[in-house]
Amino acid sequence: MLDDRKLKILYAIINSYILSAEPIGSRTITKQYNLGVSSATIRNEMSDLEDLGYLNKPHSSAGRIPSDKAYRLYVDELLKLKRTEVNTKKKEDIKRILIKESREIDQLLQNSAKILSAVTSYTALAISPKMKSLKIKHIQLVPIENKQVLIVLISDTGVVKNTIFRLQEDVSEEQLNTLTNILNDKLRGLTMDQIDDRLSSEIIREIYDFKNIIDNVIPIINQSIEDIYSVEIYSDGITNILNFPEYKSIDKVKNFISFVEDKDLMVDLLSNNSITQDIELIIGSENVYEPIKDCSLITANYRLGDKVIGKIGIIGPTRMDYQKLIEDLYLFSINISEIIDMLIGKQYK
Amino acid sequence: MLDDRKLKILYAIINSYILSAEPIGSRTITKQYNLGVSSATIRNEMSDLEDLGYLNKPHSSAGRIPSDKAYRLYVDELLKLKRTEVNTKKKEDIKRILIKESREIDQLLQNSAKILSAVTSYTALAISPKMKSLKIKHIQLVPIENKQVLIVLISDTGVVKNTIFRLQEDVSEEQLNTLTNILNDKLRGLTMDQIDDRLSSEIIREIYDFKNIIDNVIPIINQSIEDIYSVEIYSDGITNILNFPEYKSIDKVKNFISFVEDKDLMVDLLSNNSITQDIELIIGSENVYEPIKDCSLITANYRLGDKVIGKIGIIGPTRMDYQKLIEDLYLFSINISEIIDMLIGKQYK
DNA sequence: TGTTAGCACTCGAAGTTAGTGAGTGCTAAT
DNA sequence: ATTAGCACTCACTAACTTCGAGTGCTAACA
Repeated sequence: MLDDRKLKILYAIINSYILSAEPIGSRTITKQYNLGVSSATIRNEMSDLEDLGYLNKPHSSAGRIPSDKAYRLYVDELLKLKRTEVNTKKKEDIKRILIKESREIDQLLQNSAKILSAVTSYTALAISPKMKSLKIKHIQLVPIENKQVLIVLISDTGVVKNTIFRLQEDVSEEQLNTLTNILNDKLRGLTMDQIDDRLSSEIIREIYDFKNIIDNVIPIINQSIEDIYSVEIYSDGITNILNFPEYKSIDKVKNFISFVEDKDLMVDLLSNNSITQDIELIIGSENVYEPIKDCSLITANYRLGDKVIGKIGIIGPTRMDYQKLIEDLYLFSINISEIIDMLIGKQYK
Repeated sequence: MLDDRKLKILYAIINSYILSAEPIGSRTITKQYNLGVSSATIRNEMSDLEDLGYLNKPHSSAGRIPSDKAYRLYVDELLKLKRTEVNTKKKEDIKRILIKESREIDQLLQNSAKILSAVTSYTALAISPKMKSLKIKHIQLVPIENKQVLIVLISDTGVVKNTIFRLQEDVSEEQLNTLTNILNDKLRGLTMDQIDDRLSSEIIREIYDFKNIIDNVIPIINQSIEDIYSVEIYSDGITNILNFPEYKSIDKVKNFISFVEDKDLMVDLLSNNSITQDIELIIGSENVYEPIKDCSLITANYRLGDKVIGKIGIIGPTRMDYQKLIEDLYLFSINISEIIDMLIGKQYK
């Protein structure tokens, strides 16, 4: 373990480097932090910290920069602190802005990414909620004029999807009702996942009577479920990356932006839900993906009720103000959860 | 007017510059194009072309580059040619890819931007269709379980919007039907635009009987209409800009990306519908917006039936292969129109 | 009169060199 | 164990040089 002085020096270097983006020399530390020892001593300690893997030198006559291991140490310490006091005013301020133009969940997330990137000056990410573990409470087929039929999928959290389609032939309202009942018998209480399996086999066998319309309904339900599966990625503030001195080479910029614009990668990045922790950090080389091995990713879960259904996050050079950013992200995640609750509650519950 | 030789030289310079991105010297022209005159003559002609405003010199001892005026001349000539033969195979190839994952119009446009940017290596843009000039054929209120009501707005092109909301109190199906009739009486045949006005005044006065639910319904309809108004911008291939030698300075990149990511600006850029022409070009300094005064924008309209409802486009440095790009864009616009017709036809008509 | 060869001149790009200064690491003294 | 002192390192910058593609002018030519 690191002794107290080494830790103080390491933290001093981290803090200075976060601000300046320049390698930190021993004299800088002695001048800015009153540690009561000379620069020569600091130099010795820094040399030790380098041997231990907490510091790196860009070249032999430069100052030191913190390694990913150093950030990890620093951040783990931060995460141990309980987030007891939330800055209520700031939280409510953000909430007010978020609510303003968010009538639907996708708007909310788009909006959140926008505000989050503005607040943090980092690139912000969000992933749309995963609804597929929701249980179906009710399926309803509703006739509309002229052979058009509406299918509504309702879960205990409210309406999750409605689609309108057109039948080939006329069907009586009575027939639709019977079909509605059959579908509900078979599917109620199942998750979207399970419905997917069930639809193709069991049901079709049992309702030959409705063959003429079931051929239409099944694909539509399938399609609706597919839409529920489908995830959306919202990002904002990509240009923020260009303000960091780390990104002055076009090649790095290209790699970064290409990466963030790749939906599949983003989905993967924001999907591995460890539900145990609400804030997660991946620091530099801990990243699986090459293009962001010198970036850190901070993510926070948002919830529907007590169920984690999605994530928001920010990404940027490892040299970041973890303390402030973790707090910001925490505020956003709480706000998003609360607003989702409100939106679904207001409209459907 | 330019005589034939000047024109040939100018086109030669444009073509060479489009390929090389380097200022073109007189010797390059004599070597690559067999014009039957020496480089000295070319030099004299180039000097004239410069005086006429068709060529620029980056500095006194460099070759020439085409001015925006030159591109305008070149492009206007291109646009005069009729697009008689469309490359049918290419069109169908693209169509097949576009259809594949486009079950809804927004997916189609997102997809189009993606493929368009891949095909052209430029940044591709698309704007969602403007539906607000559509006429309402029918409004329907449908009761769903548990105080929830569905509102469907149907135009002659099909369903344009459906929303589910929840009432404070129980309302009988009969009441809903009556209300449906009243709403249809008042609103049928109006455009979305007009409905917006009508809703707030006339209607409310006439249906005091339904005060308890009308207070809910009006805002929902308003909201639905607002959603129909709301435009979406789809962009893809932003990183393509980084491959152009014109964009090797981070500042330029930042300006460009910030510009393209600004939704309001993009809406403005893609909104001024001149319905007379299907392909439009804005070249370099013709652009109103500072950040893209050295870019060209090519846009093409897409239609629903014979009505122009939106645009797709590409944007990049003025030095572009206008001929190929105009053709590509034209193919896409035709395909998009056809697929929209199919989508709306299949699902609703 | 239009075209061309010849040549001096221009100017950015790329390469070279020298100087600067922040920073390290070692040694010897405290 | 700490520190002052000092030689050494090395990226960065600025000034200078070289190089070459390209122009524009002049004078000769068809």
